[in-house]
Amino acid sequence: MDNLQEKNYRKSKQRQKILGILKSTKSHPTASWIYDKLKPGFPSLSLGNVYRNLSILVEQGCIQELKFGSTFDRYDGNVNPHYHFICESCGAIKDIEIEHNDELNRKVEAATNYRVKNHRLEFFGCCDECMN
Amino acid sequence: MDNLQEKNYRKSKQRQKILGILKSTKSHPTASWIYDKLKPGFPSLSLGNVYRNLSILVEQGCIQELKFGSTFDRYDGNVNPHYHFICESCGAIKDIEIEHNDELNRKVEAATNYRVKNHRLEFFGCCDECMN
DNA sequence: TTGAGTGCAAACTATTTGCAACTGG
DNA sequence: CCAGTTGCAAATAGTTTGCACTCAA
Repeated sequence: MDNLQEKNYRKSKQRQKILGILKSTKSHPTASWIYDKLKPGFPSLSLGNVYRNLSILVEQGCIQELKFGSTFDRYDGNVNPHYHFICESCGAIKDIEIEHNDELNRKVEAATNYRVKNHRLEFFGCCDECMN
Repeated sequence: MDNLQEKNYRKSKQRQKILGILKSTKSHPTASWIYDKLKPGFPSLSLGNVYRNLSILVEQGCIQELKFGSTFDRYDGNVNPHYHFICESCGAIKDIEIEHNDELNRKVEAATNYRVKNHRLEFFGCCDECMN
């Protein structure tokens, strides 16, 4: 997961602009939204490079990626609300046996003016089989 | 999001097998894992059809899809742990201002034998702008 | 000078779709 | 019969990568 040798990053206009736009918005943009925003003032910018820089920024800990643990969609035969644990080492997804807390939805409704229908809670870490 | 006219679903061997395998496993399979499992005993099966049936099963409420709200990866300039709300109507992702509860990680560790490093909590519903 | 960064296009991965044939009710 | 379902292959969508050129330190 971690690289052994540190990368010696430089400063690039592209990466700085991408970071800038991410730090200045409270939206949670996609790569191509960022590309579309920057392209007019930076016509040589390429989408592939936006992706490249986003992953460097994630690696540097400057930004966060909001994706599910796996690149594949996963399906669950259990339709009861329940929580999941995702092992960052082997990728396994396991059900978690703690009670589903519906009050959380009300709590968020109280803190916002959104209508909250449900929630999803995922834990990340290392499963028993990968531990050592 | 919802179709106006109900679909009149039939019973198909393919769909029943897919549902059967999902109900019988506690893993959280991908489409192609299901395909690989069924293919030997069902050589005419096609991957595209597995996808088709999975989405029908989700529509029928028989199974659950474990994907992030959007098909795009999203990036967040805020690296502090915080929770998100996803509007199912317009797709907006908003930060939620309730305190991050680190105790949850301990709670899950107590209930399992996994090492829990962090968690992600997402709420789904309808945002103020889409409400009416 | 040199290795990190870039644009471009091609490659790749996961998923969806058009179509003609098939099938269950 | 007829609409739902199928396999197949082609199309799509998002992301990654190889390459030769460029630029920052």
